[in-house]
Amino acid sequence: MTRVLVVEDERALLRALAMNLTARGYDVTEAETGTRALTAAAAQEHDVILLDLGLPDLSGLEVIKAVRAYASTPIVVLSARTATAEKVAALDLGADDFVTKPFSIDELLARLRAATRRGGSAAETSEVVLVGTTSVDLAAKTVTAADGSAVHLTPTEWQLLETLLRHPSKLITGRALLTQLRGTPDHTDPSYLRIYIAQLRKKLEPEPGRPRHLITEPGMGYRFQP
Amino acid sequence: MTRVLVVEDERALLRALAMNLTARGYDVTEAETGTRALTAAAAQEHDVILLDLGLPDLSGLEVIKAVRAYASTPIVVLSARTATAEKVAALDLGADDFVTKPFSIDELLARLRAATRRGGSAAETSEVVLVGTTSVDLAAKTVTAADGSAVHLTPTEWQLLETLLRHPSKLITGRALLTQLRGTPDHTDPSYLRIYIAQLRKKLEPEPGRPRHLITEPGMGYRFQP
DNA sequence: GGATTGCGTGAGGAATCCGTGAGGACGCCC
DNA sequence: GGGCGTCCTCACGGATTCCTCACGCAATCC
Repeated sequence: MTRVLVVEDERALLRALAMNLTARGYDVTEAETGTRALTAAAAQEHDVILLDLGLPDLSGLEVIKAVRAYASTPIVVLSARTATAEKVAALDLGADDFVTKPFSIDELLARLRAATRRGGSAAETSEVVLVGTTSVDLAAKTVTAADGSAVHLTPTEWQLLETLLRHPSKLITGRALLTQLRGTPDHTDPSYLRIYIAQLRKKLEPEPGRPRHLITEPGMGYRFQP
Repeated sequence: MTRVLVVEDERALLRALAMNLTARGYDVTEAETGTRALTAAAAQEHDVILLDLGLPDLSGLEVIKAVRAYASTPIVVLSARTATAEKVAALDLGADDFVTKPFSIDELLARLRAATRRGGSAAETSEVVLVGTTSVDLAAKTVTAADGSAVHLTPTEWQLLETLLRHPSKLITGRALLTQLRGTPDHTDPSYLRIYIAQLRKKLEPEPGRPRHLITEPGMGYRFQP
């Protein structure tokens, strides 16, 4: 069940939103002020936050900034204003989408769905990926082997493994992996990449010599096979 | 929020585009040269790239090729030229759409929306094409046979199959395929091409001796029949 | 009907790419 | 300063892929 935090000072609209979302199967938390929104956001992890910009105590922009300081929860902003400056500011601070009043409930639901889909649905969907018998938690950054022992990965290994695991069974060019690792598209030495692939295989594959999940496509790149 | 990378050497036009797109809720990254475009593209993942073909340092086509080497970001090309040859070259290199100057801002926005919608907002995009009973995913670079088993293709086979599949039921000259494979228009040995067509038929067609989808037009070239 | 042209298939050497080991450079903690 | 962990480069054996050559066959042209 998707948990949504609704922040709206206008009481009638808040109740209407809560009822609609609850009826649609959402787990709704209500907040009437900015401070209550922050305490609610801190108390429980949500999958998406629906935030009205016009709040009595705090500016909606401040709420966005405060939430973004410790979480990457998707935020859908709700505003009556049409000023693009505010819209841009909200989006720049890390908001994910923008709905202008008046809005249809269908449009709002669509945007909520889009936001949760994009956001990966917090930790609830458990970003645990199974690589054979070892489990990888992308959110917690932990790897546990089949016998329960912890496996240690270096930062570079993590970055490499994460990009591979986030695109299951999709081929990723060696060049793409290198640019992701280094930030620059130049210096494309493939030998550098091979070593870290080898490291990952040593730590994750049952038979590093005969990989079954971290597969290399000769001349093309690498692929994670679930 | 849609992230768009705008590549345009004419400064006034670049600013005008950036302002318009920002006002529309896009997250805009600006680049005035081809090299800056490549570094910007490598630094951050974008949902769509708006690219002017007339750049001072690099050819726009080179930018397309460089980006396509490691990412499948949708590319909308912007050009003052009406030459269809350049248009075809850009689209063959992996551009998604083409807007000719002068253009209306509304048309440009519509095409950007279309490109991002098609691209699935930088998320997984599976471009699945059915070749008889086997399915080909051009984005993931995977081929699965009718019985679900995976089929392995070499880089050259992929490049050949991709150009054929991207122009369904359209005849492509052997010469065009060869130049696409090798990069140079010289050395057009047709026997070299036949081998890879044969390989593809072996791996994709139910009866390689009697091809039904990878059809040869004697004296002209090849054609993919869906 | 004969000759020519173009296509399909097989085999094999050359070139490229990948896996692996060893080892130095750098930053960090004790 | 010493030890440790990580990053990054280089070199070499092995596997995969590329590309050429040669030959049989079908269709077309004269």
